[in-house]
Amino acid sequence: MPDSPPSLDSVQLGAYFDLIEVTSLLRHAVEQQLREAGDLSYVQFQLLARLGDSPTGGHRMTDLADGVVYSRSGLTYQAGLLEKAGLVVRAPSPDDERSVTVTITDAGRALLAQVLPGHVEVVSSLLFAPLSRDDVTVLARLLAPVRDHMRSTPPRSAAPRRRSD
Amino acid sequence: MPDSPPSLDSVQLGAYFDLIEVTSLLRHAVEQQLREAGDLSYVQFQLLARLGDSPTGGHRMTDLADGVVYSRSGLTYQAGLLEKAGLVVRAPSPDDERSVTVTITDAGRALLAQVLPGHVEVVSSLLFAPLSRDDVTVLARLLAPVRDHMRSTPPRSAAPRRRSD
DNA sequence: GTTTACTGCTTCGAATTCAAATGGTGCGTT
DNA sequence: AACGCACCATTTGAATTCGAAGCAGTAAAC
Repeated sequence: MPDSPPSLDSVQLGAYFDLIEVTSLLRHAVEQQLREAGDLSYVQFQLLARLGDSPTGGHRMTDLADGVVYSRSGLTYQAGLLEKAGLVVRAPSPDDERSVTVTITDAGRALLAQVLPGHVEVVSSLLFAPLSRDDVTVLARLLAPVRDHMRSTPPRSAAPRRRSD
Repeated sequence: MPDSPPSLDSVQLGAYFDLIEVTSLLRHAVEQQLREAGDLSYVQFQLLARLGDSPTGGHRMTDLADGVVYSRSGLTYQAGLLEKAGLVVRAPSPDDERSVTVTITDAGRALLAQVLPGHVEVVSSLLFAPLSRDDVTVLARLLAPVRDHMRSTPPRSAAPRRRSD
């Protein structure tokens, strides 16, 4: 017989559905704000934010793509747009000739600073408004192990297919 | 002075980022499983699941779109695909001539039953594996008020634009 | 040192998404 | 009853997305 019929109890099911719905709604709201405030898509904002966080202001393409959970070809496309807009610069990496290092420009930092307050405002008022300070702490403690677990779980396709394929 | 400079403390920021990352990773994994198990996109699965839950097996287009947080035109497209695949049927609503009622077919229910176990398996092993039973209960209790708050918060565009526009 | 396998990025084509514009239908007002 | 306004769904066109294929550069094996 197959390994224990997988099932989710009603609490799990509700948590799962709510998780999906909450992030969908949040993403829509944020997307709209970013479009209005700086003509940025959510992905573009994520990329700029990640670059802005980096001490050097730069990242390799692949690491950047992994960081925002995005396809490599998609990143190439977005990097092209951002570069055309003068928000980032692409240059061959010093140590490895294959890889490209993307670096945020001053204009990129400026735009980031321009849209950030509104972004924070949306997240605050939509996601954190109904939560107390303690609630947020608890939520963070719940999410961290899930994040680590997911990061360390190879995306199915990467799992070595032993036999029968 | 402007309303209190909005900002997120480090705990909030971490929770927000983890939330985005966790759902992105989860979505990718689920998407892949659904594609393999039944050649369904995530949206299509959500639509079928919602229809399958309905007592009548049917929903109006708009309600369906709102339920899965999706654009109306996008839903028209997906409903067309699902109908072509014989998984749903579209018919004019009995009471309101303008609206269309989408109803799941037996084939749709069958496919849903076919992909569901794998879907549950992915969600279980990826999202719930690192969480105890109590953790999930706490998570559910945190998400519910956020969900309700977001549902009752009109999507910016619907908010009446007072001045300066 | 050459061959072979692997990594990193880009290009290409197909599929999906959304916003804006279109065509009907219901509903309240005049 | 005709009008105006709001709502429902679809069509259309542009933009974005991904996977597969292609093109380097790098590392490993022999």
